[in-house]
Amino acid sequence: MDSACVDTSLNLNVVPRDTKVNAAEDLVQELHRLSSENKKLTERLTHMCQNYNLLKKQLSQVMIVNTNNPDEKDQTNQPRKRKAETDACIGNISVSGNTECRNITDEDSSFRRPAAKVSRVLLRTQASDTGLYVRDGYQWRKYGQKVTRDNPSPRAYFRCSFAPSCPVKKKVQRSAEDPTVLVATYEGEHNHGRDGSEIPLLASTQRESDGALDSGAMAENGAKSMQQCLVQQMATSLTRDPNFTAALATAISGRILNLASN
DNA sequence: CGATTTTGACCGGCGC
DNA sequence: GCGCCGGTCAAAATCG
Repeated sequence: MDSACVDTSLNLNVVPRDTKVNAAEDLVQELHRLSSENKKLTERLTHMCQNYNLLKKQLSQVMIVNTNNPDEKDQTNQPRKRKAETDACIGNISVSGNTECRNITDEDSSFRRPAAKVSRVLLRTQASDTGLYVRDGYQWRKYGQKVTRDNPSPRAYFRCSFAPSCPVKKKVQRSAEDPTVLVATYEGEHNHGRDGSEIPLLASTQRESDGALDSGAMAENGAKSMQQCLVQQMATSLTRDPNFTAALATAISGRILNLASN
């Protein structure tokens, strides 16, 4: 990340004390300048947040694909791989650089089934959570569960029950490598909207790892202002470099406080 | 009592 | 052709 693109120095000593006539005007100009820089910083933070989340998604995707890739497993224990499954893995790899890192399609493959959009979503859960339920805003009806060969945890099969004619199916299974990660595979596309009664996907379970706001973190930063705490957590989500994190948080929160006090 | 989940049986594709 | 295995069915159990 190029943190040097934005000047974070305050430079508040530009108002000459012996020219009171221009003092107010200069203060207004300075305020405008700070507002402009603050806006730039906000935009930059937003952009970096997007890039960070994108990279994180792609990394998770590659890890799961490697887990499922038969070539990287002990072939003596798993000599057979069904054709459709093998093709699916190849498909995943071929799109691992996709900017969305989901909506992995198999439309070009020669499956016996009609072409259907396939997407895979990873979901981190708490270690104590052993369920196979992913809240994604749709209503699902479970119609089967099976223990597969390559994974000790069972795979659950769901159909969309919100609309009777909806062809979408969902498979949910815990990752063999990391049981705290749920892998949800969606097949097909919904022909209706969400009912809106449930929390959007990943909203609750990924919050911790993303460094989003929570009451515990707020309490830990009791000596800081609300702005500092907010910015600190935003910066922490962008980089693991503590020096850059602290510098960025201090610079931005200082500007916010200056603007507020002016 | 209707909706949903559970779970064993069954089906069909695929590899040998 | 046979056996393995993932996906689906459907009856029983459970839930609200």
